[in-house]
Amino acid sequence: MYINEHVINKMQDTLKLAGDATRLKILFCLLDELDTSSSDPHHLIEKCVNDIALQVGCSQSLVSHQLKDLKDGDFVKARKEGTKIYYSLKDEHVKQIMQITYEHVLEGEHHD
Amino acid sequence: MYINEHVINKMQDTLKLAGDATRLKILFCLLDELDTSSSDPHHLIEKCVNDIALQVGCSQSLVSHQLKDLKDGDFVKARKEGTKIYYSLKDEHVKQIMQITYEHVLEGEHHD
DNA sequence: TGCAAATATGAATAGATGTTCATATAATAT
DNA sequence: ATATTATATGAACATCTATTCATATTTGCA
Repeated sequence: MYINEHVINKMQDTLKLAGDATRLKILFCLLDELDTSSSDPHHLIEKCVNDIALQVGCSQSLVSHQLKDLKDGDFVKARKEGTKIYYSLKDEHVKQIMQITYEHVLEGEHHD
Repeated sequence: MYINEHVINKMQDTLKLAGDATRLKILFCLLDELDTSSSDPHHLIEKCVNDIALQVGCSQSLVSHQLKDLKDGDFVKARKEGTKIYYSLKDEHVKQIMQITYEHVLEGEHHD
């Protein structure tokens, strides 16, 4: 790892992006963890804005705002189809960050 | 991963904690990456508050504040010795989160 | 006891961030 | 064209957060 100010700032942006409950819910909503219909570990879950809003339980506007940020931060990608826009997780890094953070949180629970 | 509101909030706290430039600098400062004196991959780097403040380039007060948060979030641990208090990274999760975030940032650079 | 060194703490503040609301844009169908 | 559906956007606001400053606490030592 070669660390300079620029890299630090980018890492700050990335982690700050992940560090929000609403955005985490959106990301989990796009995670394929619970999808048993496919045995492909890289199976892609795509959901449109309204469906995400419904599942996450917050307004369309908020989800749209957050998806924009998540897209700018390379956490999700978008695919347009008619009037709908389908979002999905962009790469494995996102899943890995969620996974490790989850483990860290679980471990913390044991010592409370 | 079993996700509920409580876990989401804990993950938010954890990632928010990591998502700050000053705290990242402190964590990198405690990372043993550059230490070639030991071949043990789990070699522990310990530094006291003042040394961290000097290396990171910010005030003692700020570093102390941030170290408290990092300690509460299980990112670092502390060991008292005389008047000094030596801090070090707490576990592998922290390093992993930093590593993956770093990779994510690097990958993003390629597409700019 | 008094002094110095190291660290912690609390209050204050400027700036960042999440959310809402109203509205705009884009695509489709009638 | 008009209406409808889906999504995006900008402004406004309340809340949160990082940092600074001044001060307190703790430990070791003369």
